[in-house]
Amino acid sequence: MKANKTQDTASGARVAKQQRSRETQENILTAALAVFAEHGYGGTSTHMIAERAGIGQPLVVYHFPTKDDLWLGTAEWTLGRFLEHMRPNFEALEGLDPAVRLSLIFQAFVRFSAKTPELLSLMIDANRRGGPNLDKMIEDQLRPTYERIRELIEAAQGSGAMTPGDPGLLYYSMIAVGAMLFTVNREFEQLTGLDPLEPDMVEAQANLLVRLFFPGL
Amino acid sequence: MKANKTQDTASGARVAKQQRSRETQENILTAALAVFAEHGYGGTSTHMIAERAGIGQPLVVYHFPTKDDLWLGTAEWTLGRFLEHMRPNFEALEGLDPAVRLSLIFQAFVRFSAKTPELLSLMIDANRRGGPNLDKMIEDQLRPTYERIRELIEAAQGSGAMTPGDPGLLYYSMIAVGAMLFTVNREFEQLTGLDPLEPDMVEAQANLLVRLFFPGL
DNA sequence: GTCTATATTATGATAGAC
DNA sequence: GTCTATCATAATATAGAC
Repeated sequence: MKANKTQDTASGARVAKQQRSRETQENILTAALAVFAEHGYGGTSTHMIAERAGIGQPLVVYHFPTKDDLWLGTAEWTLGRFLEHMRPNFEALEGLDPAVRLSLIFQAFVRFSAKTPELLSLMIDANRRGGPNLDKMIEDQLRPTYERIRELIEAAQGSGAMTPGDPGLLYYSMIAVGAMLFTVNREFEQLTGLDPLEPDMVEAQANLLVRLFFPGL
Repeated sequence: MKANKTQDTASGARVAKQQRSRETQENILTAALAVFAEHGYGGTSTHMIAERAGIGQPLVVYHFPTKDDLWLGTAEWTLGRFLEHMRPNFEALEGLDPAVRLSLIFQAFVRFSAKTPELLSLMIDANRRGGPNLDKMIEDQLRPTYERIRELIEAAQGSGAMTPGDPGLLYYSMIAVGAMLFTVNREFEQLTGLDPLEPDMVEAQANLLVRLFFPGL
């Protein structure tokens, strides 16, 4: 019984510690996403992230041994949340008209990009530097989604609901229209006087994307 | 005469020095553009730029006293070359159909972006950090071009040659389609097996832009 | 205008107490 | 798992010779 109690306590403490660890990791990742997105990989220090997370810098290093681990962890975590957010739009409406499905998927993409412009910042950063991190993210996380969308694009082109041309170019053009506005939002706001993050503007951009790429709908 | 000769020599030496200085500055700016575009402001060191330019690091500081001066100098120099490159497309074809003029302007923009993807990298970098440098570039260099293109967009919308909607959103959507592909070119190449910088691909993207935004042409 | 040498600060990462 | 203290390195910028 005494042994049991000790075991329970030890076990409870372990669970509590693991719980706290998980929370700390999420704090770090949340802070890291903001700082990496604003300053890029090279312009970010583990000290900045620690300060933003409200912890000591060595604790960041404890959870992510190298800066590179931390960057990859942040990027994969963010990409994972993005794919999770998009999943319902893929699963629902199975068997429906490909152009309709695509338009719904990319409207959801516009809304996510307005809420989380940091994702595109990270991906652009990864593209500039290249290297194995980018390749890993592409193969593990991006490719499955890309292939499904490419099939939808080809189907939509087959029925005449989408302009002809290379599906890859169409895919990246939709990504560009759906997301870039929110990563150059300061420029847009200063030039036009409009805030691209306003809900009305986000919907206007989602609407524009649909009219550009699916004029028949 | 002796005085004259001395003056000539001194003057000649001064001119030669100024000439060399101008060349050195261009070397620095060329190197700085490549390094800033690859590593971002924070990830770039004056040492990297000096090494790439084949000179000592203090010489970089001599020509551009602070890193911030160097960044702004590089960005304004690059933007200037971009605007210079675009000018003929504005001046020619005056009085022609606005949709035709816009389509020619943005086809030229696609080609420039493929050749100089660093410009978008710098602008995205500036947008992430914000601050007075960005505002200065916008007011001094971007706004005149934006206002002229906005007028063309409104004219094209008036004649039904362009989809309705906010001209600012249309402008940035065209910028996005015209340029973003070349700043995520590694991702595109790994995912599709196609090189977006190939001349055929560049033309295909220019063609796609026209079909998306000017379906009537 | 360009160099060598260096001052000062900030960086990524480690050691060791609790 | 988290902290304090610290090391080794690399950063921006300056001083002074040529």
